[in-house]
Amino acid sequence: MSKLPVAFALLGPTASGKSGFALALAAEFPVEIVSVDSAQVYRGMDVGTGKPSAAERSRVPHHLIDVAEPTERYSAGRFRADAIAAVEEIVARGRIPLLVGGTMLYYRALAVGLDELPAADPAIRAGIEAEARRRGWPALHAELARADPQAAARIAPRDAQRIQRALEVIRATGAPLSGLQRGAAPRLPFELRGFALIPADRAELHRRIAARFDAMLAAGLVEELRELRRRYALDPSLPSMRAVGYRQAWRYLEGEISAEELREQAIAATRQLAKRQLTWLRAMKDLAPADELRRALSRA
RNA sequence: GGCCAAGUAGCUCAGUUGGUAGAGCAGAGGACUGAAAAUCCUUGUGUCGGCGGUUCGAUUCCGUCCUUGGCCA
Repeated sequence: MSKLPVAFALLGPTASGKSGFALALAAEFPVEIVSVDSAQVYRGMDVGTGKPSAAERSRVPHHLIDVAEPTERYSAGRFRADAIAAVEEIVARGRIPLLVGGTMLYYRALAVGLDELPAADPAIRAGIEAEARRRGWPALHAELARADPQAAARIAPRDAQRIQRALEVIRATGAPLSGLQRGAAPRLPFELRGFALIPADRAELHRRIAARFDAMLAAGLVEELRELRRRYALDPSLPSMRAVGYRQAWRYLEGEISAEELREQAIAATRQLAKRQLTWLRAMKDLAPADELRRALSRA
């Protein structure tokens, strides 16, 4: 049995300083970065997603940034395939892959794998959406309980997104979702070692989040969105436009909220995002502390 | 200086015909299989501005003081 190449991953909540840390590591080790970020994949969304600068990207190769149009719907499935391809390319070049990001579902999709399920189907989703508007999500949840009691038991009656997905899978395949979810086996062509960057002080993280969003506003977040809306046929239900900051800036441009509300709501949404990311991190037991990453790289 | 209004949870406010109070937001914890920066679940004790009075009992009624707005001087 031959020894597999190793890919490292640095995971942390937003504004925790993981990008800076990764860049510092890239100055010491022959590393290429693979972004694990569901918002940085979209082209043109630069200011609000905290993408590395052009200078940083020319200094250290970054992958899976700017790989989709903001009108597209990127997905965990696409990420898994793209990330495996990126890691293999980096390894083939004789360099070390370092995955960096905070989209924990993407990391999980890579580390644990995804079961064989159909991709999203816009037509089916639209149909379910229309039904939900007429009958309400609890009614669709009840329908799901008849078709797939196991899935329904795990999904809350108001969890629109998961009810929709479960019904979508049933309509697309004729089989219940719970039967298709078998807990996926990874079989990655490399070994994945994850490290978690967990801020010691929540209040300090909150301060950094606020300061960072103010910097984004000063850097022209609102203007960036205005320009994106001019160039693309965007609508607020798109995943790209649901991203923190853009969602609130959209409402501001629509005149629904004030500039001050935009700032407050975006900062609060970022804090909530960071909290959810920390919940993932605490639940993922096989991650090592981030301060061990440098030593691990030096032995790689 | 006079008159009026308001002072209740971190914020915005509701309420108690007198028996020590509750919503939204924020915060906290959790879930998470192709939208995940998404979606959802759980979670509300705070000198009810201070001091006095009436009362068995005051956040609620009365007096007074303080603070903040507004109007009048």
